[in-house]
Parts: sequence; structure tokens; C-alpha cells
Amino acid sequence: MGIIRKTKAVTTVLQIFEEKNEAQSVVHLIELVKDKMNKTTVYRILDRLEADGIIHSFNGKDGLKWYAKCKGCSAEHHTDKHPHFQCTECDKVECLSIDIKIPTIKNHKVESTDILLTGRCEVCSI
Amino acid sequence: MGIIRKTKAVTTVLQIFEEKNEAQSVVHLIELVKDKMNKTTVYRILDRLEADGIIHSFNGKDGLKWYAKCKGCSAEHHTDKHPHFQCTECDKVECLSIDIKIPTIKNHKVESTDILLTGRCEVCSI
DNA sequence: GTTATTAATGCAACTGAGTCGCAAAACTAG
DNA sequence: CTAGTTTTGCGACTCAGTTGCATTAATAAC
Repeated sequence: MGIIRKTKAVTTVLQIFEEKNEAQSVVHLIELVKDKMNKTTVYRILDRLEADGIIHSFNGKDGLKWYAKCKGCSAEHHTDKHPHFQCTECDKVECLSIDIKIPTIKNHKVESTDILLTGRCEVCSI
Repeated sequence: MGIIRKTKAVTTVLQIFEEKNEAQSVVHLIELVKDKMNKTTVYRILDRLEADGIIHSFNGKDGLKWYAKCKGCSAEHHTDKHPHFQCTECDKVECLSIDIKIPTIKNHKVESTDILLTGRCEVCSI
């Protein structure tokens, strides 16, 4: 939706998502680019990228906000119903491509589904 | 686990969970008892009650912490795998008793499952 | 009931994520 | 290049949640 300009700051943020190819917490992102831009800018860029369907957000296990690149989402059609997995050891988050069936709940109109699994990731399982 | 004393403050908090019989955000709880006790006390009581398996916690849609009474949970055996539903209109949270199947994920040891559905609740669906 | 022990509380100060307003800088269209 | 609009930096702010420490209240032993 939003008219988004390709500024240096936007490019920098997008590059991180491209290179790392994994979900990033806002806190971590701010740390990564702290010499290049202000934290307010980071928050605002993430807002815009999400509004444009380029990334999606969710809350990690401690309530902090995380973002990840959308695969096959647009501003109109957000298929971000996939669950996330966060490791209790290293805190990393993975987007899972598994599909979890949510039954309909009578008298409730479910608009979004946030699923966060926590446990040991591949690396931390020894 | 924790040696828990039946203080006035603890009784007050527990009474709220009994009477209301629905999930409470910490912020709301603090507001409810602000004439009777300090907010630090509320946080600490909730911690203890959770450690004892009397209540369970989860994060609401905006990352705030919520608590609800456990039904059939103990300190050792926490069956808090049920999903929660939060209304986008009135913000209320319900514990759902539906069972959602989570497939096993290879090379991952899933330890807990947090599912938060958001949408319109019965009352707010008009 | 009194006393000793230990847990629970109050208070004030702090931390850290996220927001806001506004002036300055950077982008885009013409 | 210029005008119009978006984006950024900065500083101050909000608000949930935490911490340390001195004080108070609950429990257990007598």
C-alpha cells in the first residue's frame, strides 16, 4: 500500500533479510545497523515493509517483536499463517512450512492465527 | 514447588481469578488491586502462582503478559497446550478447550506450543 | 501467646522496547 | 534545478516489567 522509497536505509534493512535469510528480532536488527541509522528509523522501515507485504511480524517467546521475509505474500493477501519455532537455547527463530489445521470455533470469527513452538533447534539438540 | 504463603495479597489475586473465571492481563490485574497492593507484588505473586501450577501465562496479541487459571495442571505436569483466543474489539481472552495437532518436526524437540487466535468474539460479532 | 525464622511486601529507582513530534535531509516528479 | 512529499535523526517520552533493600507479615516451634 504505502508509497515506499528506495532509500539507503531501506536497502540496508532489506539486504539483511536477504543475506541472513532468517527471522530477525527488532532488537537484533537495531544492533546490526546502529552505526548506519537511528532505531526509530528501523521501526518505521519495518512498519512500511510489513504494510507492503514484504515482511511479516510476530511475537517471540518473550514478547519481543520479530520480522521475517514473506514468501508469497502481498499487501492484500497475507499468507502468514505458518507457525514459527524459537529455540530456547540460542533464541533463533525459524519459519516452519508445515500446515496446522485450526478447527472453526463456533460464534467466533478467527482472523489470524499465531503459532509459536519453542524447544531445541537442530543445532542446539547436540 | 515454591513455598507459598497464604497472604492477604495472594488471596486477593486468587479471588479475582475465581470470580472472573477468565484470563487477565497483568496490566488489568494491577489496575484492579492498585489500592490494595504494589504492582511489584502482583508480578511476584503471579510468578509464584505460575511456578506452583495454579495459573499459566501466555502473551497476548500485543506482547503483553496474560494469566489464566489452570484446569488440571500441577507444577510438574503442565497441560497448558490449549490455544487462546483474543478479541480484536474488546481485547478479552478466552482459553479454548479444542485440541490442535502439532506434527513433529524433524531434528526439533518441541517443548511448548503457544497458539493465539485473534478475531471477533461472540459478544463483538454483533 | 511469645518468639525466632523466613517469606512476602512496599518503595523507589531502574531497564529496555517501542512511540511521538518536529525540524532537517533525501528522494522523486516535473 | 526546483517544488512537493517522504524519510530520517534526535531527544524526550511512555509504559511494562525488574531489582535491591529495608520493613512487615506469615509460619513453626516452644
